[in-house]
Amino acid sequence: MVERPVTSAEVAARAGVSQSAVSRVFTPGASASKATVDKVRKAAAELGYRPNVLARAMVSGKSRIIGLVVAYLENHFYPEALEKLSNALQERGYHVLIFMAANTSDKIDDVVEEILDYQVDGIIAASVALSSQLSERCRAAGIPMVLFNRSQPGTELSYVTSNNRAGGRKVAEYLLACGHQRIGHIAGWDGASTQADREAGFVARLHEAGQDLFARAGGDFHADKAAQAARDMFDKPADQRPDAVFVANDHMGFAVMDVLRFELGLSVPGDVAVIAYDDVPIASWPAYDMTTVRQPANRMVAETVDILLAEIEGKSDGPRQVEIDGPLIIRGSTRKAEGWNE
Amino acid sequence: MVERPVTSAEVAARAGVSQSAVSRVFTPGASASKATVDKVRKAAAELGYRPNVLARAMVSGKSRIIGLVVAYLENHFYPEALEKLSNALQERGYHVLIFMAANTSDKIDDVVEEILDYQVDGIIAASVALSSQLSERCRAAGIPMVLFNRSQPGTELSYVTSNNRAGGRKVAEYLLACGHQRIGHIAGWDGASTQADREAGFVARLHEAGQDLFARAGGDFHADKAAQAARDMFDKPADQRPDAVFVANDHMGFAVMDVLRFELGLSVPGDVAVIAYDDVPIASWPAYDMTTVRQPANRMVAETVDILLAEIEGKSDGPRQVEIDGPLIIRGSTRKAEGWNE
DNA sequence: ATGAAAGCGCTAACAA
DNA sequence: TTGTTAGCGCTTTCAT
Repeated sequence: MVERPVTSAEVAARAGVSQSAVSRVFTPGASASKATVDKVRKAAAELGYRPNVLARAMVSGKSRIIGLVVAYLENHFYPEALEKLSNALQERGYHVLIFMAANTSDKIDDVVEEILDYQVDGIIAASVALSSQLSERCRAAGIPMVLFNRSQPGTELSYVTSNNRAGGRKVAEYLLACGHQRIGHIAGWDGASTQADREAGFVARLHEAGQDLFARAGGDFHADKAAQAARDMFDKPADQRPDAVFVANDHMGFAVMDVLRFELGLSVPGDVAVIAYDDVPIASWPAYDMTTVRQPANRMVAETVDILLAEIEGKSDGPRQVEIDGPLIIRGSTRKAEGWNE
Repeated sequence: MVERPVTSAEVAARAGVSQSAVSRVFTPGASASKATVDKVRKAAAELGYRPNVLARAMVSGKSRIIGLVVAYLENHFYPEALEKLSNALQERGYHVLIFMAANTSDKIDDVVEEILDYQVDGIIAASVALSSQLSERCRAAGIPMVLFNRSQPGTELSYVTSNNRAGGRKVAEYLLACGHQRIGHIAGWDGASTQADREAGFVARLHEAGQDLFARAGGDFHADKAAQAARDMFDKPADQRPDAVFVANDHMGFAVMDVLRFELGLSVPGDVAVIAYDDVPIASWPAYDMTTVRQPANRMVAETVDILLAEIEGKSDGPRQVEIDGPLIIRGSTRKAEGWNE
């Protein structure tokens, strides 16, 4: 036997009050006498009544649903972020409707249209690029949006990232302090702001020291492509390959270390030092023990949620763009730098 | 300037038809003349109209939202499954509303109540245990539910798992074929059906060979606890520790291998062979190269979605319980078995 | 503080 | 095939 959900009208009948009284009892800001509250709560409990979120959303215009766009979960930074985001939003009475989207602009646009169909209260776009029409459409629709782990130059969008430029600088700083002379870079996807910023900071610092990139290859943020890039860059005589490499994220970094050690038989950090970016949990596992720049996921998530909910609740005074500094975590995949102190 | 969403009434006015005509044009099964369809589509396109999913859900009773309960994403099997589930559902016009829930029965119950508030069309519960009241409540509410990667003995719930008992047997079979004499087990969470089944199959096969577990410790499916279990089990003279260990999942398996190799200085598989369960991508990385039983995520996801949507669309004839066989993937963390052929 | 009444945007009978 | 009508379950004026 399948039973219909209990409605507020049924609760009202049993409690001997009007249906609007029931609504008030279940609406945080509303006023009702203690007597009414008691009667209604009792009747509701007896009947197992729970307000229908969708009906509430229809009339109030607030669905308490946040649309989350995410490209892929293979890079372990994202599951971690997703878990934290979801928990943080849950604590504040929201829930996450997930949309997987290949990171191509037309796909993303389609997906955001779909999100809008659900009357979400806000959107978090994790590591995807949006067309300017799209962000305009969301703005016009009055749906707040925050970019997570991507900035969008030249727009008024709110975003939260780590300070990727500073992070890139730290990497260069450390490799220089270690005395490296032939420094390579395995890049992520060139369309990503994170890539551009990390590399810009990295190269700028090298230039300040009178060095230039010794080698560069693209890994597209994919492990397989990064592995191939590592083969191309390192399957050479010692003096023709880098003695240190900055890989644009940990996910690629692991693949690169695997190629260096297990395919090419190179020693890390003996023959080549490796630094990556993110500090996902695996980076600290002894099998990799990889030096990396930490992206402070907890703080990034907290900021993202704060900004989004402030905008949703009308407590915001315009877009906020936050870049959070993360430390360089020095581990065994790099040599010790003389006199280095952090 | 924030503009209100376009309604079907506005489209109707512009197209010179009734509001229900607009509705019909956007409702797959409904009938409308070509002329009407054209007029409506044109007007809709000009206005940028898109149906309000929530309003549709209210009256039709179908939200096209699937509630997904998941305990944690740290074990890389889950992000992978989540990504595939979400993609598969998206392709069929559904979306996933995510609920993180600590795997304690009261937490889960609360969370499922919340899910019900959203009038979801169905629920997928990944690796969590449900109270029988709860599953009864969902059944009574007419909300189909499928358990993913957990079975629930003694209930009528649909579920999809790998064949964990057979998997456990395969592990024992292989370790016996390798000639191991002191076989240990690092278990997951004893409340999990997967744990119980894997261990049952494993131990049964050992018994058939006249062996018993040489050692057993609990890791609770957590990496840290598994690492501690490994220390307790292996920090001993050679003849007092296992020469092979079956770890209940990959996530713990990596931690165990790290302890064995990097803390205790043991050789894998020289001193001790390691087999785990899941075959997440990392298991094939050369830094671990871990023998493991594959859980066929693609097929598990496909089955889960098929079962759930069949129940939602009323094409189901009762609960279905599917256990999918997965192969033992032999890698370098175990010795070669004499004359073994798969 | 409370009830009556008016919708939110849509689908699904029901007539025509 | 089409328009008219009646809600889905709720929040929110507006009176009282």
